[in-house]
Amino acid sequence: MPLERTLSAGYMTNWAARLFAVAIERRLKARGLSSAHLPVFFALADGAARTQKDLAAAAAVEQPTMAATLARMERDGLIRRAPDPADGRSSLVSLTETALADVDAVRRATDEVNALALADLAPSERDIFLSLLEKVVTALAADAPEKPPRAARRKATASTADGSP
Amino acid sequence: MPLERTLSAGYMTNWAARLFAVAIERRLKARGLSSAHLPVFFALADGAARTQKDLAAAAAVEQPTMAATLARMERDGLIRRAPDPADGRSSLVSLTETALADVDAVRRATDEVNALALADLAPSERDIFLSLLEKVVTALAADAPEKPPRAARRKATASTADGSP
DNA sequence: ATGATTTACATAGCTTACTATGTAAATCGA
DNA sequence: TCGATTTACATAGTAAGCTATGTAAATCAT
Repeated sequence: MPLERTLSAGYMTNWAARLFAVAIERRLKARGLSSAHLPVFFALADGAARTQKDLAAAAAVEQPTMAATLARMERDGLIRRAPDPADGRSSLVSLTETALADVDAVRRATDEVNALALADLAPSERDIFLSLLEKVVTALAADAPEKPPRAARRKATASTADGSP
Repeated sequence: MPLERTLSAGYMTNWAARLFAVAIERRLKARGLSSAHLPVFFALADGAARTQKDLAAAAAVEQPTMAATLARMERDGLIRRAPDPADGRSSLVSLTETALADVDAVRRATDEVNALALADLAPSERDIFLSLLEKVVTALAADAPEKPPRAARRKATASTADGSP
């Protein structure tokens, strides 16, 4: 059925990623958990408290994406935030008792889905698959544009407004 | 920096898929095109007219996902719909002249991103990567639950309403 | 020490994806 | 042939991702 598309790494990777997400969610939905929660769970599974920036880096998502994920997890009673004594701009995020009680189930679900996905690969192929994926991620990440520090907005003074003559 | 996560096929696949999408969009944004348009472009590149159901199958997305993609593409002047003479429920979707003029650029962008992503793989590894991805997709697709035909809603008759005693 | 810059997070707006369900046309079965 | 079912699409609602940008705290440079 699928013909030419199986020749495109991008198409196949996107397809596989969506199937992974559906498979995970099918197993975790009853607990109110979802695929975007996984990196947060793993980063905080030992009871640690981390900043949003830290969690975004651990999940390799942008900051507003992690902000939205944490907002939903807080709404659903999975995380709590405490003020960061070292930095007034940050909070320290940790899992609630409820969420900590689900950590084992989360790990079982991810192990199960990963095993299922790789079931038709020989053991040596599984390592190869992961190492090729890592090379692909590295190459694509290098393609992303630099993110220079944002220009500071200077005190609005008509004569110095950026771009004005 | 990333350590344990590189051991999860699901995590790495999701990460790679997001990087693929960003890379494609960086190259096509100026033309008002995006990654979800690609399967539609390729399916209709020869001027063919196809139904929404056909396109959803070609893209391996659910019907409402394709409906939304086509709605945006129609809004942006990329596709047009004509009534299907053979079936009053369907339309036949085809690319506009504008979109047809972009087909070559779309193919160049996808080729470029795929080549970039696989640049650090040996030629033989590229084939292996695609074949492993195909096995993963097949295994995960087999995990998905059956989609039985939807129950017909019978004429509401109090005594026969589903679940009523 | 203070003004400028950078950083951490919040918010707005959009796309892509999913599930669930409504509606009308087509098809099936008795 | 006609009622029931199935199919094709539409719509509603939500999640998860992105970019762009606002704001306040922290830091830097003079």
